[in-house]
Amino acid sequence: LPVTRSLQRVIARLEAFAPLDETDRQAIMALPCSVREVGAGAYLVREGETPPGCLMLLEGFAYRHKVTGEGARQIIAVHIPGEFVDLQNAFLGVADHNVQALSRGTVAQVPRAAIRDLTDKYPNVARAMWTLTLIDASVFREWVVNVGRRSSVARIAHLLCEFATRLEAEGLASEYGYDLPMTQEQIADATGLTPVHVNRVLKELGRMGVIARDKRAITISDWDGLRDVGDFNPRYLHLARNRAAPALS
Amino acid sequence: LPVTRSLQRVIARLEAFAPLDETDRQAIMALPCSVREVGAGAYLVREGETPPGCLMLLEGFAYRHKVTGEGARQIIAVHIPGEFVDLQNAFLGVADHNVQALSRGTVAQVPRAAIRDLTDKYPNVARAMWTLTLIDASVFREWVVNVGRRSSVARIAHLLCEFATRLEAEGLASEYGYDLPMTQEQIADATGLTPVHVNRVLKELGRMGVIARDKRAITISDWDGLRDVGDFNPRYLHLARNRAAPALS
DNA sequence: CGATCCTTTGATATGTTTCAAGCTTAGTGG
DNA sequence: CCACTAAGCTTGAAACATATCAAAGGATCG
Repeated sequence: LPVTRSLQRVIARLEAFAPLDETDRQAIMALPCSVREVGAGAYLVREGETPPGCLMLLEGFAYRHKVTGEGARQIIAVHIPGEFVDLQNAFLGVADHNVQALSRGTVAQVPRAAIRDLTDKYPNVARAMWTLTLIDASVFREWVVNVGRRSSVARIAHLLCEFATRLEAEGLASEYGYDLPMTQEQIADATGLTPVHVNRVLKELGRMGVIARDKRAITISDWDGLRDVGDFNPRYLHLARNRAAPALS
Repeated sequence: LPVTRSLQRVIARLEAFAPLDETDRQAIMALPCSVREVGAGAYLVREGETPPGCLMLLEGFAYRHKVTGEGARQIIAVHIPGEFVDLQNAFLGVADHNVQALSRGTVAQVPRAAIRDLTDKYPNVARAMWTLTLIDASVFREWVVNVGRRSSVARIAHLLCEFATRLEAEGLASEYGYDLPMTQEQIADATGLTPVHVNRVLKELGRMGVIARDKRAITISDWDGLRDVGDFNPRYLHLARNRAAPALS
């Protein structure tokens, strides 16, 4: 079953941050979860609602966003397969932002109570999951900096570096290139820019020779260059040491 | 001892999110911590270093920030007395951002190992602390939106609303007004603007009649107006229900 | 194979920054 | 308590990065 394989990826990710023993692992595998397919653009969580549980993203991409009173959208995070998208829903009540599928995919929903029981009984698991949420928070902090203090070119370069590094760490990107599952409008909403300007910046990055594009596929032609342009330092991702380090950098 | 009183404030904050029993409370009170005074501007944590423990802010204000390669500073969060400033240091290694005292104050440092032991043995405490870090993350998300998608006037109004609400919830602000412990340059770094523009926006907010200023003291003359200008909805603060609700809104 | 969504391009508008200088406040030592 | 100094605040004028508006050209998917 693909669910089991995906769960193992989730467990591997957890183990990277806190040692788990066999009972911990079995408890996670025994987690009740309802799996479902979602189409591109499907809402997984809506701001203001109280979600029934936490979501694990098994296949496909998802993003979190908020909409201002003026109707402007800001994307806050993009999630890749194997990540918990909404662990906070086990402990916070009303959702403070939306989660939407970026592409077609598969998600597993775990009831709130199951997560609470698990983390009450298995401190190692609690610690690992807590650490995951702390890393999420670290990424949010970097995004505040990116959107608040970097030029448009740096912002987009930084975003591309982050994806490359995270995808590579999960073995989801072939060397130095990947298929970016976002439209230019979504890149704009993630960087606090307009779609038109994103288009010009992507062209500019091409002209600079640090990336090459073919439709949605991005090839990083000069990693060091892109990293410098984007002022990218992977420290904030807190990549675990006991996993294969990304070949990048 | 003022430390005991401050610790009780911290415990009260924790209890708002997960029920604690007497043994939980005693375990927290028994936490080994070294208290020290800090002057305005003192570094509490430096990016790149591995802090020896977690910090509780007993008195005074503190802020987290990062500096880009270009030398621009972005403030990511401001902390008020009674808050844990760096719970993440118990589980993450190298600090990914700086923490600096905003004003003169007092901090208590708890060794990493003590926090780990505490949370391993007392699941209620772990859940409460975890929840606190999830709320921190929610605030970061709102800051991404604020800096990414709101006009300069709205950004600053939003910041002022957030402080008013948080200070009021902790009983630290007199009705509708407070002493903002930030310079205009720091407000600029928190909102992704320049100090010059912050000055103009503050004047504009005064002209609009939503705030009045006397040196650093801010009086909110029209809460509903400021809230509307700042597109402020306190949901993201996840204020606990079992505490005195803020009189605001 | 049509319809819709996405990308690209150009011209113009604007919010915010930059630079520069004078002014006020708060803190410090004589 | 005053004088001095540094830090922070205020103001104006000019520059610039990014937004807005508009329209044409591609890609993708049922």
